[in-house]
Amino acid sequence: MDVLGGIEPSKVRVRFPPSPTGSLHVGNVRSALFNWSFARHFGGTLVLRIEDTDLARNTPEGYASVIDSLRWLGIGWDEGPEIGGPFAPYLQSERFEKYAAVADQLRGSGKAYDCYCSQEEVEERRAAARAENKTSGYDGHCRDLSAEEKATFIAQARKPVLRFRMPDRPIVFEDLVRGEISFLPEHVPDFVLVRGNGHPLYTLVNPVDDAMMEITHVLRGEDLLSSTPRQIALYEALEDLGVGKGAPRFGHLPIVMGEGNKRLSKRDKGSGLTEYIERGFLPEGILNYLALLGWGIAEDRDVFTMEEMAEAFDIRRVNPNPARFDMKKCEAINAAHMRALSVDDLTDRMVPYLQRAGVLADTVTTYQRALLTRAAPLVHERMTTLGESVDMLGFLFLDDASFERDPVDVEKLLNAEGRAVVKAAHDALADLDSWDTPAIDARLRRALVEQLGLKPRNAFGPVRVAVTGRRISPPLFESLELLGRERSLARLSSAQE
RNA sequence: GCCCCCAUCGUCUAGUGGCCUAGGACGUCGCCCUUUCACGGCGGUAGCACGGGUUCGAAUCCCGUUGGGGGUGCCA
Repeated sequence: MDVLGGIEPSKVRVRFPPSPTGSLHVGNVRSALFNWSFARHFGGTLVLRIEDTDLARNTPEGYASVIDSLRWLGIGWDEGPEIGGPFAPYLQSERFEKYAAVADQLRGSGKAYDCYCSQEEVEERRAAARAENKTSGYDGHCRDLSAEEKATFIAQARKPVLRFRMPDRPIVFEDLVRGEISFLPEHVPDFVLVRGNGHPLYTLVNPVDDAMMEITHVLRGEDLLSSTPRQIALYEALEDLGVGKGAPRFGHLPIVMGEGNKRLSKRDKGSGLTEYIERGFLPEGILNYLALLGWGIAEDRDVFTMEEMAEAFDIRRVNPNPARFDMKKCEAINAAHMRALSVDDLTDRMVPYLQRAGVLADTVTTYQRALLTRAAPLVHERMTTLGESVDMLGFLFLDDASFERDPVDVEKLLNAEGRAVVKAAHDALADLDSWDTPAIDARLRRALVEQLGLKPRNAFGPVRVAVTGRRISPPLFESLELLGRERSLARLSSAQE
C-alpha cells in the first residue's frame, strides 16, 4: 500500500483537531501521538487546529487545557494556535466567514441544498424507515423542491438547514490501516452542513479546513470511519469549487476501550490525561504505553522513546483491532521510564509533586535540594509514578509537627514488642560515633539481631515504621543516615509513646 | 433495525502458506536475591472463536456463523 500517494515525504501535512470541551482524553492523546510520529517520520508538518464551532460546549479552560496538555506531553506542532502559520487562524471560531462563503458556493452550485424539514419530521420518517428495516437516515425529501414548494416553506417561516447532496455512486477508499473500504450510496444519506440558525457543523468545517490547510493524511479514531464516505464526497465537491485538492488519505486507528467492552469515554475513570499527570506519570511513559495500543516497535521490545517511535513509525503496521487500556501495563511501562531517568532528572521531576503534597514548601532550600538528591537513588527503582515520592520520602522533609505514621502500620508493628525493639534500637544508636550507613547497619544488627536474637525482618520492621512512618520505605539504614542523628533518635523516642 | 470495522494467552501483541509441538511484554503463580518494598534473575500458567472450503501443507487465503466494537445527530 502506498502511504505517501506520490507526494514528497517532507510535504506530508497532518493535523490534530481537538475540540476544547475539557481535558484531553487518552484516545485524543493517542491520536495526537500517531499524527505527530507520522509527521516527524517523514519530516512533514503537524497542524494543531482547535475545533470550537459548537459554542455551547466550549470553554476557555478547555482551550488552555489542550495547549497545556500537549506541551506537557512534549507533542509540538508546526502550525497552529500560539505559533501561527500560513493558514491562520487555527481556531475555527475565527473562521466563520470562510465557512459561510464555502456554504454559499456549495448551495449555489447545487452540491448542497436547503432542507426545510423540521427535526420532528425528519425523526418521524427516520423511525418509519427503521421500522421497515431500512437505513435510517435522511430520506432526501427536500432534494429537489420546486419553487412553489420552497415558497410555501418560506412562507411558513421555516429556517432551512444546508444539506449536502451525496452522489449516487459507491464510495471506495484505501484505508492506510484497514485496506479497502466501501460504502453503497443508499447507506450514506444526505447530511447537514449548516444549522437552521446559520452555524456551520463539524461535518462541514472539518473537511473544509483540511482542504484549505492542504492536509494530506488524516489519522484518526475508528469512530469516524463511517463518516468518511460523506467527507470524501464533500472533499471532491470542494475540489470542483476550487477549494483544496480532493480527499486526503485516511488511516483509522483502533479505538481505545476501557475496562470491559466499552469505549473509554470521558466519564470513565482513567480516561482523562489530567488524572495521569496528577498521579505523576511521565509523559514519555504514558505516550509509550499509548503507542503500544495498536503499534509496536519490535517483536521483543516495548519500551522506547518518542524519537525512536517517530523513526520507526509505519501507519501500515498499525493493528486494526480495538485495544483495551490496561492500567497495570501502563504503570509497568511508566516505571521502566522512571528507571531510565537520571538521578538529577528524577529529582527535578519529583519536586513539584512533593510541593503540591506539602512535603516541600514553594521555595526549596539548598539543604532540602541536596537531601532530595541524595535520597533520589534510594527510591529510584521503587516508584511507578512520581506521586509515590510523597509517601516514600515525606518522612525526610516533614518536621515533627507534620510527620505522621501510617495508623495501620503502627498498629501492626509498633505493638508492645515492637516498641521494645524500637527502644533497643534507640539505645543502641544513641552513642554511635559516626552516623553513616555502615555504622548504623553494624550497630543495629548487633543490638537487635545478635543480642535480642530477632530475625532481621522482625528487628527492622518496627524501626522502619518508627523512623519513616510506614512499613514500606526506602532502605532503612540509608534512611537513618539521611534523616540525621538527632531527628532519627527523636523519631525512635516518639515511637515508643 | 440498517451500515461499517474487527477477531492469536486475562490484556497488548509477533506471526503476511511450511522456520509454529505459536514468540514477546504486562498480569498471575512458584523459586532465588533480600532489612520492608521494589529492582534483578530463573521457572511455570495461559491463546490461534466455531464451521466449511482452497492447498501436498493454514493461525496465516476464501465463504459462512458466532462474538465484540463503532456509526446511524441541526455533537465533535
